[in-house]
Amino acid sequence: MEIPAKYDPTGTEEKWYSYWLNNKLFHSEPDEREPYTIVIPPPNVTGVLHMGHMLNNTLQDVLVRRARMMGKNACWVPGTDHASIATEAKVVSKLKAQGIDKSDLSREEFLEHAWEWKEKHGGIILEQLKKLGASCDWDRTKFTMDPELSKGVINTFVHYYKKGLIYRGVRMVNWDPEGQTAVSDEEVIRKETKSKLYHIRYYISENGVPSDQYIVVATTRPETIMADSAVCIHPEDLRYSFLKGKTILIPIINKEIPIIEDDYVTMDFGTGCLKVTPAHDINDYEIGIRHRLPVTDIIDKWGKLNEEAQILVGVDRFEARRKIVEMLSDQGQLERVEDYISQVGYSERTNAVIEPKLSLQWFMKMEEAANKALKYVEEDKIRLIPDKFKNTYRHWMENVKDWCISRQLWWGQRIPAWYLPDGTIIVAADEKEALNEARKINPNISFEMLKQDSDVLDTWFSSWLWPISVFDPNKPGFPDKLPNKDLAYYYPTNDLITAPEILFFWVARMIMAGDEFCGEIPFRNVYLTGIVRDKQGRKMSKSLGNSPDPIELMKIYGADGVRVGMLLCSSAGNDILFDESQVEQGRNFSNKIWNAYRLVSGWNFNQDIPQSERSAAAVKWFDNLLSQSIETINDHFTKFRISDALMALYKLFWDDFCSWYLEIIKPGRDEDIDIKTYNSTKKFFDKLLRLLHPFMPFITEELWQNINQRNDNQSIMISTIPLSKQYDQEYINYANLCKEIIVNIRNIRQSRNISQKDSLSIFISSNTIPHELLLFVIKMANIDSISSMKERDNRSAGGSFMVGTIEFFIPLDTFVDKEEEIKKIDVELDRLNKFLSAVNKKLSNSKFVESAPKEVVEIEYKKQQDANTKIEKLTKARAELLKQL
RNA sequence: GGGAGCAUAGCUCAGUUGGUUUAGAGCAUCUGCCUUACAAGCAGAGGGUCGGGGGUUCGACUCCCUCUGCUCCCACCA
Repeated sequence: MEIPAKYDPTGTEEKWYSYWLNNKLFHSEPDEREPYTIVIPPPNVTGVLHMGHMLNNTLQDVLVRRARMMGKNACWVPGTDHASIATEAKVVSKLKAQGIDKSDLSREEFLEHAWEWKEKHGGIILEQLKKLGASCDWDRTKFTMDPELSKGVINTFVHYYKKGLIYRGVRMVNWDPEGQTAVSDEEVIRKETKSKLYHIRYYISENGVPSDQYIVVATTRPETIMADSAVCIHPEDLRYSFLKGKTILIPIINKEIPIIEDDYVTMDFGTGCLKVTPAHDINDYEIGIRHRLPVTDIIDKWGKLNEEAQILVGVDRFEARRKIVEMLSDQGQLERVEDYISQVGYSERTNAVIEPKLSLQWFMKMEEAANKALKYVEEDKIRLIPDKFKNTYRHWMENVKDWCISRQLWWGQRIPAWYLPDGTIIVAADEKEALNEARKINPNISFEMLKQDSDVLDTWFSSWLWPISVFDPNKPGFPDKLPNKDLAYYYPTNDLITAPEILFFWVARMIMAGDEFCGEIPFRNVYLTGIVRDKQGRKMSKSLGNSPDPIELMKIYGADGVRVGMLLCSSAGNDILFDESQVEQGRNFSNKIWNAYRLVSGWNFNQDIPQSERSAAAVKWFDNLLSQSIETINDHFTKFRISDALMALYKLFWDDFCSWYLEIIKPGRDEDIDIKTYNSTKKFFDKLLRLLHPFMPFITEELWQNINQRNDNQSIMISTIPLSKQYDQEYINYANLCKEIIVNIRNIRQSRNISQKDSLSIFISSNTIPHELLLFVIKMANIDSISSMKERDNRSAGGSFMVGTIEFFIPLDTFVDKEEEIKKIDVELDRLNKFLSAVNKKLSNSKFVESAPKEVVEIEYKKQQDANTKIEKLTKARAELLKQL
């Protein structure tokens, strides 16, 4: 049957993926083998696959598939994250589009919509991962809001609360008026934003009435002046010493506030007078505490001014800013306005400008946990790859702040705290237990009197349990409880593949939770991938529209092609500049493999043909080379140099196997191949496919199934990865030498326009090269005879070259331009002489000879000797050419 | 403002405790080929004062200092 000349992944990928699924080849159960475990960084449940996921999950799949083929019990646990704020925002806007406002719904009604949305969109990204070939154990798919996982989150909260590490307090938080929730520091993105610095006159008060004296205060937020509690000057600022002890009036509302002194103020910034607004600025809040200032909160949770503001009540903060500026200007109290660039915080999820806001939140003390989590990394119990991230990690862990874990949302695990009518807080795993606890205080408490906290927990408060809870959701919260069978077997996991952005959000906190509940690290290696950028180095984003759709790419280039394309340009920790031509390269590689198969599968073997000496040598050479390459590849893997491992394989297959080995053993047209070479070749092909399988699962399965008749239930993915044997380095070196000879001859052919079809003869100055390897030269360079240099007629014209110190000569009577030849030799001689004199200089330096290691000096002597030999030979050749002129 | 990192071929990157004849690879480029597996291919070639300067050393892409140019992280001078 005719095999098409181009590999077409359509159909193939679908076929083998369902074959693997049907045979349950991704599924893992604890057994006596060594486990190899990866838990997926759970993508947002409502997310769609982007290029970052592609890279990340391809890497995981390579590692898992390889581990599986190395005989380990490999388990890759997939799942999704409920992503509270992102998902809630999506649901809210979807409802809005339907004309439903979130505030019109009860909590229960809203959650119903949210779950409905989750059921509809939740599986998309996991289905997309299947297209990529991800060998996840889908039977173990988890969701961070699965009932039993949520239970674990609640138990964790109760555990830390009882330990005294979780508390409730009023703090300045980052308020997202759009998302209507507090967000953590890590979820705030600071961006340089053009704003204005308004210089405003504050009149000094004389018994509550403005005097004619004023000072100027600079602010970017004039709309907050009504919340001012003081104006602050530096204690040593002589310009303002006359103000000490006086009071001053807030413009427009004429509220009297004190002048205070604090060295927080920078004298040479702005005017040196700072308005202090404790409710709306974190620094001002701290100054407020130091000076016991009253707190006036004038902005509500919608970002609008409230009654406290006295004026512009109900107006949005930005609108209010414009209006206040107008009013100040009308009253002549606006001195001037400067353009100013400041760092403004935006919500990562909703992109709304973050409002610093005082509110009652739940916090977790982090210091002790951070110290422990730092130690694991410092002591290399957990390896970060690349290890430059250790510094960043340390810096963060040493400066950790308490974690604000409450969110004013509905989508998520509701905080298990109940309030009694008198305000007493009861924290318990569920309502029933809370009631029991409450009745210990007051036996008359009824269900109706308990009011549960309305907030939910930060998403990371559930995902930090992920490596534990996917196996044993009942474990979090109970350090002393014995792990279940799965957890005992799979935990700690081996490798975590994730993005550096969430090193602190997620990785560090998983280490903390792992330590707390399992007394152990959650993973041994953390491989941090780079950010996928476009050709111009811009981060890929939906809004820029510069991110290709991975599914479309896979349709065009095949999943294997896309995988290879991504991996080839991704060294750990470096950003990858994505370019479709890389994927094209991956596709071309698939095609190369396909065609190699086409060639080999078309051969007819013949039992009666003996194996030629040349083919035997080729088999011996490639067998050795294969072992050497496997060793190299293994080494790359231990160092997580995945792209290097792939490149080594790419070259082994394309260059060594296809361009050299197959060409050397290839039978002539209409000729059969001997059975020995045929079988060895199939064995090599088989091994190469197995080595390639973790990178290119689909095409390798397709070909592997065909290269030998396979039984049902067999699959390359559960075959074993080829191992390296002892190999003969010298033999490989001699083969390389022969390749060089061939390249030189081809070069001579090309530069002189000699067709490959015209055979040539060659003279060699050495007989050290194994005879059977020279047979490669005969075939690949179309040589009809090889003779010793001694037999050469010195008057004959031709081309000469050197490989190492061995001299070669090809008689070419008519074609040679002798002057050109002499010129070439002169160039080479010049280079050699310069080189030699550098070596000589080194060797005549007694300090070098004395202090350098013996081997290094010996190398220099060898260089000297070789250079001398070459110069001698070239000089001789030059003289002969001259004679012939 | 603090911290970390990077700078090697046109592009993306290797270069492992300083020494291996001329600093490597892939892609791209150029030249010649429809050679009966593959033009998504074959064969060959060119291309780098290792960002600038200084220092340590017998010897520096590699270690130190400095300058320049980028990147990232942390930090709310109103």
